[in-house]
Amino acid sequence: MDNKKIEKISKALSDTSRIAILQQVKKKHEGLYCAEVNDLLDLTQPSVSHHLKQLVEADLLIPEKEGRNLKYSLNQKVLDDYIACLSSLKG
Amino acid sequence: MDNKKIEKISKALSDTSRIAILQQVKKKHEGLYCAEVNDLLDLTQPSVSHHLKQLVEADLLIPEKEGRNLKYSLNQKVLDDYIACLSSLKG
DNA sequence: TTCATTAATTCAAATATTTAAATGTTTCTA
DNA sequence: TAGAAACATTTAAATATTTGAATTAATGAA
Repeated sequence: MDNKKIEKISKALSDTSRIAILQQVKKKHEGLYCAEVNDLLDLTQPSVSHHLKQLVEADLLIPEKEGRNLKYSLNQKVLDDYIACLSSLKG
Repeated sequence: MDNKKIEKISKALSDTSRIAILQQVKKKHEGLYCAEVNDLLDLTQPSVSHHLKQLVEADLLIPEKEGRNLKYSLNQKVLDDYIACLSSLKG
């Protein structure tokens, strides 16, 4: 994982709304729907869409189409890789 | 560690210059001086100062005065706490 | 096919970040 | 004390991000 990628993931994580989204994704480990984020957090629909996009583009969330719904789940591997990079910063 | 703190640390990590600074800090585990950052990375002095400030304000770096120099070292505990928070996002 | 639902996109406004040039502060040394 | 060195701060310009309103696109159901 290069520095550009670390930057991208960090940027995706640098917003309390997106952190909250990830926490909700954890709770519902079958996968979280876009509309659920809308209900659970106090955000408008376009704003939710924008945040989800950032998380997907950072590869932290995996989108999956289910009819007209979209189910998001955590990309554990990418999170693990990111954590490994941060760990390697330690002495 | 609350979401605001996670946001702050993530933001500090969301810049390739700052990631590079942390990587240099790791290499020189006795502590890195401001002027060294200036030499190692292609940044102007005020820019280095700005980036270091962000890292210090996120508690990732610990500044230590040494005469007219400033020595920076990694705050391992904060990095560990941050990593623990990210790990807890996993199922 | 038509309507309703889900979610993405576009646009604009407000805000935040990055960067360098100029300047200021602190501390060491002669 | 005067000058130099190391670093911080201020300011301004360019750029990026966040957010919501309005709109569009895609899918499912009647």
